[in-house]
Amino acid sequence: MSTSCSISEIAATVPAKRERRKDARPGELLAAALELFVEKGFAATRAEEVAKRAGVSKGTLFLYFSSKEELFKAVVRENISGKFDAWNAEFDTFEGSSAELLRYSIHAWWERIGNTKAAGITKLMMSEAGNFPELAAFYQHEVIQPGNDLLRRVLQRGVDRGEFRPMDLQYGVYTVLAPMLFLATWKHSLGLCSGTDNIIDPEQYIAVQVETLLNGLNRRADAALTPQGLSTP
Amino acid sequence: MSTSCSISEIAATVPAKRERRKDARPGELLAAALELFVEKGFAATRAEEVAKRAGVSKGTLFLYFSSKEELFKAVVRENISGKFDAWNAEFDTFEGSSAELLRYSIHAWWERIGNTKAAGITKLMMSEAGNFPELAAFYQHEVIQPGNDLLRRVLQRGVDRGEFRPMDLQYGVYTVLAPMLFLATWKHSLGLCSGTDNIIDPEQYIAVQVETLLNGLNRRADAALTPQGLSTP
Amino acid sequence: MSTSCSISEIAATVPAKRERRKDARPGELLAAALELFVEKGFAATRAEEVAKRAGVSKGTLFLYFSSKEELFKAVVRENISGKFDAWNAEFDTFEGSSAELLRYSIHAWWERIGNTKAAGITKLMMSEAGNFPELAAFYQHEVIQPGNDLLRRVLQRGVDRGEFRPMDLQYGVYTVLAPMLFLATWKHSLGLCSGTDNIIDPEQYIAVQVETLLNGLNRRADAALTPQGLSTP
Amino acid sequence: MSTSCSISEIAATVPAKRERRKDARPGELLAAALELFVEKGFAATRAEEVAKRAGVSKGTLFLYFSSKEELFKAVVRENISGKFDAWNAEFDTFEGSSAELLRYSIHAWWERIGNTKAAGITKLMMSEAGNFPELAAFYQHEVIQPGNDLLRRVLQRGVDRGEFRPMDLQYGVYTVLAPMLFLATWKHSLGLCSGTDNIIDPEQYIAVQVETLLNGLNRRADAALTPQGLSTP
DNA sequence: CATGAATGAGCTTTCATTCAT
DNA sequence: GATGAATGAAAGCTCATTCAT
Repeated sequence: MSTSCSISEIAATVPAKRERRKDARPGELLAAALELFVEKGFAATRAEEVAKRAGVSKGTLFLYFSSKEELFKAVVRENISGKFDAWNAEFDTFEGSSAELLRYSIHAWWERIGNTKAAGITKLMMSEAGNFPELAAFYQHEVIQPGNDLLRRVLQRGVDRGEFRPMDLQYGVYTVLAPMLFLATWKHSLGLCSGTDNIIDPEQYIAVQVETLLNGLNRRADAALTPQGLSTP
Repeated sequence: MSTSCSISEIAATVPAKRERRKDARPGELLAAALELFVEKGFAATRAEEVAKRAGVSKGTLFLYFSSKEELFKAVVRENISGKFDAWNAEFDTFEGSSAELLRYSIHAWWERIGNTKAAGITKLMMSEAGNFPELAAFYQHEVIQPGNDLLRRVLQRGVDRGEFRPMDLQYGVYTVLAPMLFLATWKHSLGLCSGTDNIIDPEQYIAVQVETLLNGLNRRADAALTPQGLSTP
Repeated sequence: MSTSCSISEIAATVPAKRERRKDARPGELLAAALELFVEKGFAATRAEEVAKRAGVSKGTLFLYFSSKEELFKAVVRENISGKFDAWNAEFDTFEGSSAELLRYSIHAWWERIGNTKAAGITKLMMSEAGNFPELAAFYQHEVIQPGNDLLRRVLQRGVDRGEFRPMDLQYGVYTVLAPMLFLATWKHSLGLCSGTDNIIDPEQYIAVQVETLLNGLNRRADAALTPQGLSTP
Repeated sequence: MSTSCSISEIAATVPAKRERRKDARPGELLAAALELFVEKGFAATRAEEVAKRAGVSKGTLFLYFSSKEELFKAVVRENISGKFDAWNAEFDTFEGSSAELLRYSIHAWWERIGNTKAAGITKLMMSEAGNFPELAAFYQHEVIQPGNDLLRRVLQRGVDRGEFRPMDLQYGVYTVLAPMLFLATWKHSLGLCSGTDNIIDPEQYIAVQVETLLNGLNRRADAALTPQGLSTP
């Protein structure tokens, strides 16, 4: 950019402070809301505090989000459901083995969700779903279902290609989900109160779970992981 | 009892109505409180509703429990911490192999906690610990710590007897805990919203986890379950 | 009493414990109530605590006094209004000078009321009269008015006998009352919070006030105490 | 102001309605609170009623004062403790005799406190100090102590200048305080219930007390007012 | 657009009084 | 008579949401 730009040029190029902030508002609010929802839960988070942390007034929050529930939904969309499209695309173009795909999927979850504040949303939904049915339905529809479907497709791919043994897919999904969601939940709750000596190392924890999982899913494993739900007749 | 009991016998046996209710009150209140805490969480449970469900008035609740927090603590003692003594005793007199002891412990947890409303308490603490520090400290002290200690002793027993491989005990404890707590959490939260076709069968789920676990813990397993934290140097 | 009294004699003479206690009940309750009313005020005194301090149950209190207000009235009658008859009698038979009568009256008040817990009732009425109109009316009728009348008669006697100068009697009454009631009030309120070095010595305080008063009332005093209200026309 | 003021002038002069109310709120609330505290006492005054009398809702009150106790403290600061600075300044620059200073002090108290609603605060503290220890401590620190100190300095000035006889200062302070506080207390309590014929005229009452006091304090008085505490050895 | 003053339903806890035993 | 379990109105305080400015 030339050094001799006129005032009007500046005005055109660098948006006026107010305008720039205006565009940034929703993002700042979403970031503040994510933090606070994760810290305190949905019910215990006060709208005013979200606003304050985003550097705006209480009224402004309701200018962008018509209610606390809508704010929460926006947080979920921004941080979780928005990512499913990319994941689906990655799945469609993935070229390695299904075991690699599963490993990749889990690590992607960890990096993009589990290891970020977004994991707190999962914990939060687990605890408050009961009190906010509309939120629960929304989450079920926007997150649980797509996540389920994605994992299903991963497993189905393995089965179709003869890499995984035939299985009850739903059971398989939960078997993958369980250790991940436990990790996300624990990290954001009682894990915080535990002593310093008994801290989970998530990377190792995940590594173990993945290998155990694959050991159970792989076609020829004399696997320990063989309940009726997963085994072939 | 003989069919020819005199009136005085009846009087002795069937307590006056008021008397009977008085004795039953705390139990009725604890039962109602357990249900509601599990359904709605601590903060969202209203004292008045607990009272109503127990069939008494608001004031009566505070006759027996000096505050909502004390009520909650009583619920925890009644349903969880009260059971550790029995478990410790069972542990001390258990005569089978350590694998059997672990299996037994986990199934006992499932039957006495995991498969009852008490499991909801675990979920609840996971979500609300942050907002009620005193409750969190209480739970840590009354439940987490004793549970940890008990599991540690089980694992230590196996290691001492040469049945389990040497391991980082704390990591081992979490490895046992994870699938159980996930189960308890899921059942009482998003599990409720899931469709009817993708229901977890807890018995099978547990069976799988236990065997996987033992596979990982056993001395000679070429175990998949071998992170640094658990392996021998 | 003879040492060989039969059991039935005992029963007749020494009332059975239950019966004796029954007769003593109201007195024990009144004593407990006086203490607590003085300590905490009327509104802040809980019926249950009165009962407990009297060693009976809450229900029993309401057996003897139909409400907290009635209890309070009984306390007032027992400790204050009940004494006016004796005072009136003493006044009627008093043979000394009117100055001596006034001195005697004030010291009698101090010994029988001011220096006892009953003084707390005065303080209490000063504070809570506004909130309990019925109590205020009762107190006005049972205590203020008779006290006023009594003092009036004392002053009138002095005037009639030419010992005191002619005066506005009502103003004279207040002039006598003021330092006494201040003392009673202070002792039971902020006097309690003051440091140890600035304690009022009631005897001295009273002595000063009485002499000042008489100085002002006496016929020939070139008294400082000469407002219009008290002076002769 | 000219009669031809433009619209913008009006806008500048008459603040927006909302704005004006906002600035006025604390004052309106303090005024309403003072009235009600004086009428009913601290405990019996309901926050909602204060709000209603100030023309706002319950919530608004707590927007300005974080609790009922803080509201009360603010009332005390506004109406009493806030005046000590001015009094101390007046004392420092006073040029007349100490007798005049004392007269002036007492009349100033009467005009600025005793004859206003603020006098009710004194009565209120006398009655409720025991039930609200934190308030009592606050009042002791913010009012009693400074008041004591101020009076002490007045008396000390008289003694130092040889105008007053040597005396026990603390006793002297109480001797000045007593009739004033009685007046304040009586006016706001039983004085309200008394018949119309026996009303105290405060001005006269004060005049008498002041002269009696000076009579007792003055160096050469053959004073009636001579207890040990006040007399010279 | 942005603000923040205002609202009022809602929640925990207290306590005088009743009444079945 | 005596008991104490039960009641329920009332009071302090919070917070999502609105709306005048």
